[in-house]
Amino acid sequence: MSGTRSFDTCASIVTPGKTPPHISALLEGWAGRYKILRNGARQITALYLPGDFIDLHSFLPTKTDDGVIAFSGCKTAQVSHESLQQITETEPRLTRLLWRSTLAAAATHREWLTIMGQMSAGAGTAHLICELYTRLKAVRLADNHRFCCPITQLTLADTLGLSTVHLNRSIQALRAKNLIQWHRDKVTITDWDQLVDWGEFDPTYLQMNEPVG
Amino acid sequence: MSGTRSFDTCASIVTPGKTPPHISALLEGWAGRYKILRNGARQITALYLPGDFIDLHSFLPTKTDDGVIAFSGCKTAQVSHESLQQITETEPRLTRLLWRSTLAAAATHREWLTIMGQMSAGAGTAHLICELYTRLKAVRLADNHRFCCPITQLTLADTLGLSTVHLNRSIQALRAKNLIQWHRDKVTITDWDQLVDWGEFDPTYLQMNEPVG
DNA sequence: CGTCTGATTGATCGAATTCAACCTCCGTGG
DNA sequence: CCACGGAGGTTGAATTCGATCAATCAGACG
Repeated sequence: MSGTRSFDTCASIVTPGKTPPHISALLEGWAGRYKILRNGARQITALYLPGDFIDLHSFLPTKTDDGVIAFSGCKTAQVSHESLQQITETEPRLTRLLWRSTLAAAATHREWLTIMGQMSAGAGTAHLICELYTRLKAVRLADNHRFCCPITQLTLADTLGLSTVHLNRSIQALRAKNLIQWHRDKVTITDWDQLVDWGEFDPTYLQMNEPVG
Repeated sequence: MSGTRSFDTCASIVTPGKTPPHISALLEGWAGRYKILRNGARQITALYLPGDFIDLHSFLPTKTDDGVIAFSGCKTAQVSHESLQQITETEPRLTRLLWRSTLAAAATHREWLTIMGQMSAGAGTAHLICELYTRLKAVRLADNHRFCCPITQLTLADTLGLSTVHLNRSIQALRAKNLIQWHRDKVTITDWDQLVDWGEFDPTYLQMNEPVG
């Protein structure tokens, strides 16, 4: 263990190309993994919410050229690679639990691939909103179909592979259908069932509330 | 262990929604994980080549509603969940190795997200060709910038989130630039450097030739 | 107040889809 | 040995979705 660390909005949590000497879990705030292309385009490949592991990759000798950025003020807890290595030596149950969290992340990646490859902008937006609400609710940061979304439309657009303009219009279409309200950073889902239906959202892939093997 | 199993082209290796009682590795042939939407659209979320683990997910209590299909004649080797469980109890090194292979899969997912979200159809196609060649070469199934690609353009299109027509035109554009040749199922990369450049391909994410931790 | 960031709107452009046809190769059966 | 049929690949034309460019607007904050 090596305590906690705080990051301001837009601060870099993991610098692209560098492998940190520890893994971290997000305690507060929203963060995201991203990759930048030559032309400057940015793809967000993962959104991290409180409770998520950020860097479970790094303790195995995996190399990545992507980075992690804080989308709001963030706090993380670090665990050194040595400690984690120790856990894998002596705690098979816990190891499987950690492994399982990386599998859930991969399942989310596959879901996003499906969104980006096959769904319309509007349906994909609906799906992502459902996912965020479900994940936040699981860690008691949302309830009553309301949550606080501290990230900008630009970030969301880079997540869904859309332009800000088009994402904005997708959101407005959802508003026009009375599925959601979105004011400042407060999102309210006014018709959960329809939003789920429109986004073809099935929370199975998030692997919540499951017993540990 | 429980031996090997053979599948014809188009056979279902894992039926959507079912969790098999074992995990499998692909010994021969190409296969893929997919998800179908209500409107019938299909997204391929992973391509499995010989040597790849197909189902490492399933031995941890993870649920998925996606399936795995054989794109060509395939042969798989099965390992029961019990055996694998045993490995995680007594073989931390091997456990980390297996875990690491799931992390490499996740890294590939993130790369595909970037392709689909930010790259043009042509660049994404180039990238995928580079990835396939690199992976096949690592298992001695490709060399000299040539490989055998037993899957159809429809499958490739569903992988990249494109229509067959547009994928076809992207391929032809690569041909026109003299970057590749593609006849029947034989693909020849005639200008590797340019193809890599055009697709912004960096094989780091594939995690090959790395020491095991 | 000005200024800044993020959201919104309009107009135009281009990439990718869709629909429909046609071609090419190859296996099969008469 | 050749006609037939089917799967996969190729092409063209019309259309649609989403991107781009450029302004404008709304609220927060010093």
